[in-house]
Order: sequence, then C-alpha cells, then structure tokens
Amino acid sequence: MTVTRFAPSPTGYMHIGNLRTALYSYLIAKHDDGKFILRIEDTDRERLVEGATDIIKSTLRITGLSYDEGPDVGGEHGPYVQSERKEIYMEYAKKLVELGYAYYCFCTKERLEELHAEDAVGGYDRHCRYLSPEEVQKNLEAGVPFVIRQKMPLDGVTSYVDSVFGEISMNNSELQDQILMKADGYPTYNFCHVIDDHLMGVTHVVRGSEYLTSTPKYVLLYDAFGWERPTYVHLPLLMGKNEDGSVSKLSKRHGAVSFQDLLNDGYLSEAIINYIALLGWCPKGSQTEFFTLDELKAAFTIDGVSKSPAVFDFEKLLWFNGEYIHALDDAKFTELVAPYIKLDIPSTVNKTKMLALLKTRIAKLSEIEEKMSFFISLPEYDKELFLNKKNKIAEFDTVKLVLNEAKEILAGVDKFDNDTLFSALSVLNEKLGMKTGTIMWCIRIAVSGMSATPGGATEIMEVIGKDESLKRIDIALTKL
RNA sequence: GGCUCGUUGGUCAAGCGGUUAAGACACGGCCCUUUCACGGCUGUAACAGCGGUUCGAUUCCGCUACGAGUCACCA
Repeated sequence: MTVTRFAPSPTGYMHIGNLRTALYSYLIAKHDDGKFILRIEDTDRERLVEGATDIIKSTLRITGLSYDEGPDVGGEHGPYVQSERKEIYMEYAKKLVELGYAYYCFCTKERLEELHAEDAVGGYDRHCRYLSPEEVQKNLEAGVPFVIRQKMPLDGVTSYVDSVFGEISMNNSELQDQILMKADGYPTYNFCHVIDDHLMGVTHVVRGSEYLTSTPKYVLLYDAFGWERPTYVHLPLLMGKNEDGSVSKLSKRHGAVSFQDLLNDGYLSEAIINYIALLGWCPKGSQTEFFTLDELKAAFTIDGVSKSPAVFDFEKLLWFNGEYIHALDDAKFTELVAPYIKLDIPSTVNKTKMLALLKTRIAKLSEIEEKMSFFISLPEYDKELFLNKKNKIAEFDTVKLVLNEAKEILAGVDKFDNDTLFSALSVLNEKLGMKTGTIMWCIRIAVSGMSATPGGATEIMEVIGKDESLKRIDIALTKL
C-alpha cells in the first residue's frame, strides 16, 4: 500500500510551493488508492507561529486534499504532531548511540561558533566523536548539556535512487556529523522525519529537491536501524521571475505566493490546484489542460514529473482562473463574487443580468468592482469618446441625432430587456439610414461613458433600467 | 568555494537515435460581433556551446558555459 505524507512546519502561511508538494504527495498516494498522512513538524520551538497549523488544515480542506491520518482525524500511528512525540525520538537516538551510529556531543555553541569563524566550510571537527566512554559517562552524570550527533562513515560513498532524479551519490567525506537531538531535547528534522516516516509506514517520501543532497544522510539512518529505505520522490523547485528577468526560488518578493493571498486576490482553489499540478508535471494522455482533483488522481504518475525548476507564471494562472470562472453557473458565481462587492447596488439595477454579463469578462473575482462600477454610477467622460472611425461617426451632430431619436423610442418602451430594446431600436436603421453598429455605438457610450464595456448598449440598458438609461442619454445630450 | 542537480521558443512543456521539433499561456494578424470579452482561424518564436559515439544526434557520453540547490542545535 502506498503511503505518503505532507509534513509542513507551522511557521506561517501556506506557501504555494508547499501546497504543490502536498498536492503531489496526495496524488501519488491516491493514484494507488493509498493513504495520505498529515504530520505537523513543530520541533523548532522558536519559529513556531500561532495559528499556522490551522492555516495548513484549512488549506488542505479547501483544496480537497483530505488526509486519512493526521492531528485532528487520528489514526493508528499517532500522535501526528512531533512535539507530542518527543520521548520517541530520544529513545531512538539513544538506541543509535548504542548501535554505534551516533554519539553524545558536549561542545558548547561558543566553541562551534569559533569553529565556523575560522573556516566557514570546515563544519564540525568531530571533537566529541572521540571522547572515551568514561568521559561521556562523567559528563552525562554531571548534567552537562549535550546534543546527539550522527556518526558518518569517514570514507566510501553513499548512494540512493530517487524516482525523479535517478541515482544520487555522495562521498561520505562530504557528510557532516549532523545533530540529531538538540540541546533542548527536541530532535532536528534530519532525525525525526526518518523516525516518523518509518513508524508511520510511509512508503514514498515526497518533498522539494532541496533535500536531494542531504538524503544520503537519511538513508544512512535507515540502514543503521536496519529499516527498509522508502522510495524518494524529489520535486523540482518552483521559481519566481525577478524584475531584471532572472529567476530565483519563489518568494514573497514575487507577489502573492501564499495560498491564502491567492484566494483573497480572487483566484479559485480549483484553478490554483489545476495550475500548480501542471508546474513540474506533465500528463501522459490526451487530456493535457483541465483537471479536477479526481482526474488528477487518475492521471498522476511519477514518471511525468520533470527535473528542471519551473517558473511560476501569474499570467497563466490568471488564464486558468478565468476559464474556471467562466465555467461557473450564475448562481455559484454570484455566491463566490459576493465578498468582493463592496459597492452599494441600487435596487434599480438588474443585479442578475449585470453579474451574468460580468462573469465571462473577469479573470479573477477581485476584478468585479472595477468592472461593474459604471453600472452603479456614470463615470466622467469626454465627448470625444463618441467619435468612432469604424462606425463612421465623425461629427457630434450624428450622435445628437441618434440619441434624440433613440430617446424618443426608449421613452415608449416599458419592458427594458435586451431583446425588446434591440428590436425597438432597430427601426432606426432604416429611418436614419445607419448601420446597427453606428446607432448602438452612440447609445452605448451615452449609457456607459466608456469605450469598452461588458455587453452591448441594450444589455447595459437592461441592467441599469429605463430611468437611468434616459437620464444618462440626457446627460450625453447636454455634453454635445 | 566543495558537492549535487538542471539546461527544448518570453513562460509551462511533449519528445525518450531517423519528427515538417507537439500543445498551452503571452504576443501579432484575420474572422465573428452592438463596443469589449468569449469563440474560431492563423502567424512570430526553441533543442546553451564544443567535442565525441553512431550511417544518423534534441535524444547517448565527455568537457565548457550558464542557472539552481546544499554545506545550521531551520525545516
């Protein structure tokens, strides 16, 4: 059975790169009808952020990445919060010492700082690795603070096979005797994730490629305990484009990069998931663009994951988002867009019609206000707007003529809907000897005050109603 | 700097020894049209460089260049 986990540390918002890792991890498990576990890695007590765990949970809930085991759903391998598993790690660390793969280190932070000051690339000098058992015992009894370090092989090579990147080999001489247990009694990531992954039965370790070169150290831990090594799936990094055209790891300077930011900005969860699924992974079949989460489950395979970093492109996300919004039914759209509407909508405005017009013209929900404001109040505009080459409107007299005629007709129409208005106004074609485009252009500018609008003249009038339409035409007439 | 990884149009990417080197976003043009958008059609644009291996390299190997990651009592 395939078992994967998402193991974030609760240090702030849900970064989009983290979300993608969660997604892939989830998909790998679910493609095989496996289990997906959420584990909170909160062993760094200093970086802990209040509420961060809730953000993680709510993000997974909103996106539909439901976990089979985790902090609030339980499971047979709990607890799922590392700070609640503290004793477990110390137990295993001591076992590792007994096995000869780890040792107590009593070096002070000051000493280490000196070490690093002399030679930045030196690393720890393994001083305590060679302490006699008697000295260790004496220190322990005296209560000298200690950490536990992993005893790396001094020579040879450690290799493992990554499902995405292939075989990775590191000279053991490159490996530092990394700290497994910190002086505060908490384990480091380097240690506890291995213990937990093993204890929780995780078969596929899915994470960012920044762990590619430290994995040999983890693999050594599995070997030391005599445990079976998991399958490693390292994911290519997500990059952001800088102003100067260069790229670097996606971060805040690139804009809204947390899931919550994106949501607030009016992106749909489904669109975000769809887009990031395609950042670093390519489907094999004929379906190449639009995927629901279920479709992703079915289509996702590890061999489609690419090795090279992908640049996060807000333009394309926006396009995906627009497609998702356009596909919404009107009721759903109305519901989703509501929080973004702060303007008071007069009762004379046909809100249903207005939102229907707007739906296919916005790419993210936050654009709604800006796009709808002219329905609420006529913007200031210059009469030059009426002039239009394509529709052969070169003089204001033409506009004045059309508007006066139109006004008269409109005053006699009671049913202000698109079809009625359109056919009522069509008599002007013949009467004035003008094309529909010409007539509608004049009216549309008058009732909207804008050169480009969602919907045509008659649709706009349907939205704002008879009184407002006539009023706006009068205003236009006074300008001419 | 050492180590590890990567490099197909501006971006995401297909390709896995022989192809007119897909497709999507963005950009340009045309059509549709009651403006805009949608939609339809279409165009510009890529195998980092140099050496091998091979009858033949985008594909395999090496070197160079460039980019990224990593070298914490952070994850």
